[in-house]
Amino acid sequence: MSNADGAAGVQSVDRALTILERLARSGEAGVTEIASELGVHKSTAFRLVATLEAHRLVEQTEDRGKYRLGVGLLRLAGATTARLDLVQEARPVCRQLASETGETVNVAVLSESSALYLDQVAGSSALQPHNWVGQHIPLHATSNGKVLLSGLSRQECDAVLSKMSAYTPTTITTKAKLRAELDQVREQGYALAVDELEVGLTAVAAPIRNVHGDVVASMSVSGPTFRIGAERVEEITGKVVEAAEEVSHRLGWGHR
Amino acid sequence: MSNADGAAGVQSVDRALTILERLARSGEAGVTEIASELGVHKSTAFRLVATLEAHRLVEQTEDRGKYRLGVGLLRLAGATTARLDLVQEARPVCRQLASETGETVNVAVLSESSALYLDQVAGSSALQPHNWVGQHIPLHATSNGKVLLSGLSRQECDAVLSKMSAYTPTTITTKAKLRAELDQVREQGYALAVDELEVGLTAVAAPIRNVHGDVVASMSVSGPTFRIGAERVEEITGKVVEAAEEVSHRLGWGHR
DNA sequence: GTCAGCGTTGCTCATGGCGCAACGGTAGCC
DNA sequence: GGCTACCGTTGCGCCATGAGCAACGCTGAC
Repeated sequence: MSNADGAAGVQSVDRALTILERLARSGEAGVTEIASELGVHKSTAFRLVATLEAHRLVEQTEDRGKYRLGVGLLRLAGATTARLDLVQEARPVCRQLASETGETVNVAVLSESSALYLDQVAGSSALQPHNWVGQHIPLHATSNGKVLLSGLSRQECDAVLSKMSAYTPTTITTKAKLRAELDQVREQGYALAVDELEVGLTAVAAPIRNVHGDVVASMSVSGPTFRIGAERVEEITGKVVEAAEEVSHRLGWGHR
Repeated sequence: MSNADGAAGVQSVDRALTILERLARSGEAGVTEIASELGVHKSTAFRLVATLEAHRLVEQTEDRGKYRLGVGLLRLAGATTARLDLVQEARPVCRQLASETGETVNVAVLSESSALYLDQVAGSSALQPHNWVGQHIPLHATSNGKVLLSGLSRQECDAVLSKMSAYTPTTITTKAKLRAELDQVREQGYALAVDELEVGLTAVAAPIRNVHGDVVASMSVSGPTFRIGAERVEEITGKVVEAAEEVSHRLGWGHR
């Protein structure tokens, strides 16, 4: 058992799952390509892929074609979020918010020192934005991240923050500035991020609280900066705060 | 090689994936429980689960606790939806439907208070209809529009509906009548429009759903009213519903 | 205290998975 | 057109590897 790096256990299962991750990264790949990356014979890779295919976790683009991720994953992921009542309660509210604003709505939680995006409802705009679901995004560069941080104590916050990389010229990179920002977030009840993760991307987020009042998640509306100008920010802010409060209520916070 | 049902290939991978499906169905389970269902020793089940855990596809509720699906699945599913393009997935199904019925097939989505037509496949008839792709069409006067509206809540529906102009004598122009119509659409799973947008134009539409079951688009068959009489409506309805369900499946919805 | 059941872990053996080589098909290139 | 090169796919035989066994630490019920 030459268990060098972290993932191990059952070799063939490990390899199969590595294939899934590989396909998630690059879109699609052929058997030979996969085999050489895994360092196994292509017949081995083929059998692994065939087993994944039998469970609809991958599918081939055409007969004798390349392979890509399959719809079976959607079902599994659906079951994953279905057990989180947060997502269940938030979804109708998200849809309503997305339809009112026409922009993309996301729900994120704190996970391992970053923001984990749990759900996304696309806005009505024809061009689809990038899908964030399942991704871990840095806390200091997003509106959701700021909201999630604003629910932590100073010590917890320090523990969670590692290095704060600059993604754009306006990314907050010092703890002092971030603390001031978080104070503001706590005071006004929402967070704003303009061009901080990506130039041209604006987002507004508000906290979702559980029955005890703890910040358990964050809900955001995001879209291109050219479409979300100063005056729309104000309108959207009101709506996202209201929506997040509605979800908080459904989770038992406030009562009335 | 005593595998009864379809899935086979690499045994341990097959078992691991079966565990995922099992967890998707029932929420969470312990090692012993899983082992007995798979018909293997619990140490075997444990190692499979541990490998899945190393890739974050499952997680345990607490130390030495039960197992459930993990967040790694969200990431994989996110990568899947990124490549899922409605038009691309729908196109082969549309072509088949157009060739079976001989009429024109359209795919539309909700956009800015109207139905936006994304794709069209012309029927085999010599008489070609005009091209709807890219056009915004009123929601209350088309079968596609009714289907798209039927997926909205009452508030969302009201927010989206502006004034309901009459295009023909049979156009629905009151909210009460439209609501009754939408209830019927929801119940029967398709929408019909005869001479409502244009005299002499009949269309039948059915909903396309995403993995969550949300109505994300609508697929319609349309043609001259003289060619689509009462008896053909019945035949066409079945086919368009079936086709829309096929596309929904490709987008991850349902699976039996 | 006892017992039963859980998740977890060395150990050992045979079985299931791997590499090999060959096949059929396709695309590109002289 | 024939040739080459490479693709995904498949039977076969050997041995690494994954399965079963049994024991351990732990928790909770009685």
